[in-house]
Amino acid sequence: MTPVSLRVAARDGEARCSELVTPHGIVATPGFMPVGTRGSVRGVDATDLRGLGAEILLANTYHLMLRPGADTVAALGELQVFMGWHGPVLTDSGGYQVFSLEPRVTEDGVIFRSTYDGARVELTPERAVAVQETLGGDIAMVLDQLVGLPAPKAEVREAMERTLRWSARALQAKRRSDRALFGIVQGGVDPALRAESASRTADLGFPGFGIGGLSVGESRAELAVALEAAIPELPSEAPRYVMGLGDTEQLLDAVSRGVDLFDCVLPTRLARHGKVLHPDGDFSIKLRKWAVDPSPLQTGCDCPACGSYSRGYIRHLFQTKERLGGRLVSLHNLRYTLRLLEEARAHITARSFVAWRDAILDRRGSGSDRAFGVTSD
RNA sequence: GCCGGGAUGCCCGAGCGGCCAAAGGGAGCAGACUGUAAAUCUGCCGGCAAUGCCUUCGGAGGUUCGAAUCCUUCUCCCGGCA
Repeated sequence: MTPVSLRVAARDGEARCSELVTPHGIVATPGFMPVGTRGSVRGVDATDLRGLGAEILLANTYHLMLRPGADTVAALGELQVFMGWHGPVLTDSGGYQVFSLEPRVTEDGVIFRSTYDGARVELTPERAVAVQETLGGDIAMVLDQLVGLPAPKAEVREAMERTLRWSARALQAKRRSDRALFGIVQGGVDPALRAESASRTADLGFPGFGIGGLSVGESRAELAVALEAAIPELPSEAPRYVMGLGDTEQLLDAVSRGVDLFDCVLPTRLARHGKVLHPDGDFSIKLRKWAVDPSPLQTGCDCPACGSYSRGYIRHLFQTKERLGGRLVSLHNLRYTLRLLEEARAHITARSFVAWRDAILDRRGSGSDRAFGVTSD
């Protein structure tokens, strides 16, 4: 019996609504994981997250192995207890840091210079699994290699092949039977490579799949091509997790194609930068025009920020660089994103997903450049 | 009243004879941000018919080829002494 499985409850076209069963609880999908890289979703604590409707969080292997160290996390009760969250957690392998920190990549693994003290840090596919098993997250990801786009096909292919080899090694290194390890599909935006990567990753026998290497510079249409090529190659009973996607349009595109799980730093990072997610189009709370505006960030929003504070007040917090400003907008943006997926689930169940989605895209003014059907029709 | 210091672009603040439309902040405006090296970064920020021209450095006058920068005087601020 695999420790993580998916129970599909409803379908509407390709979109599906399911329950993701994990050792620490059940997650309704399509679902969004707030990102708590270092064991903390910046400015938002576990109680807040539960209140916002989050059901699973993401944490990062690279950062946690350096600070405070995987053994320390284990000594403090593993990630779920360490973070005071007590619910499902997925750990990213450090693969994203292979992209963002530009370490030296060899066939064996990657060699980083620690972002904390400059020390040499080596991460291999085996060590990434071991560290993640120590951290104790419900779902671990294989160490992978992604390339920024656009990139030469040979480079995309090389990273994809390496990811495949590393994935096989990661499976060999797996020890804990009470935790799941997901594979990761690469292949850039070339449909043939994507399909091949998906099919060969599926053949390795993972219980779930990340679709990675996206939102790294490609267009919305290219993203659609990549998803369209990869998804049919993956076993339908396995969870599909598109790594790193988080804006409204991308989320809705991917849900339409049958993606179950997402994570993204965008809601919280944009929040700290003063950008508010809104159904009519995102906006900056820092503008002078909000100075004496008594309305909430979003009328009718059920988040704590919208329940108690005006745009004028939150703008003031940004003006004066009070940390509370970033926190309040984070609460709102996270709730906005989580609620978007809650509504998606409800509409999939009611089989009204497409009309609902199109109404949202039209309202935001993003309906016209929608990517649906770009390659399939 | 006397002595000293000061008044610079929306605000704060450098500059102290030409390289000054004037450093640097802030504010403002625009953009970026997607498995978090990001509470960060980038651009614009006097006006215009604009490889140049015009107005600007408290007011007025002067010295000089040339003044935000030197001199005189006025106004107002800030210390100190009466």
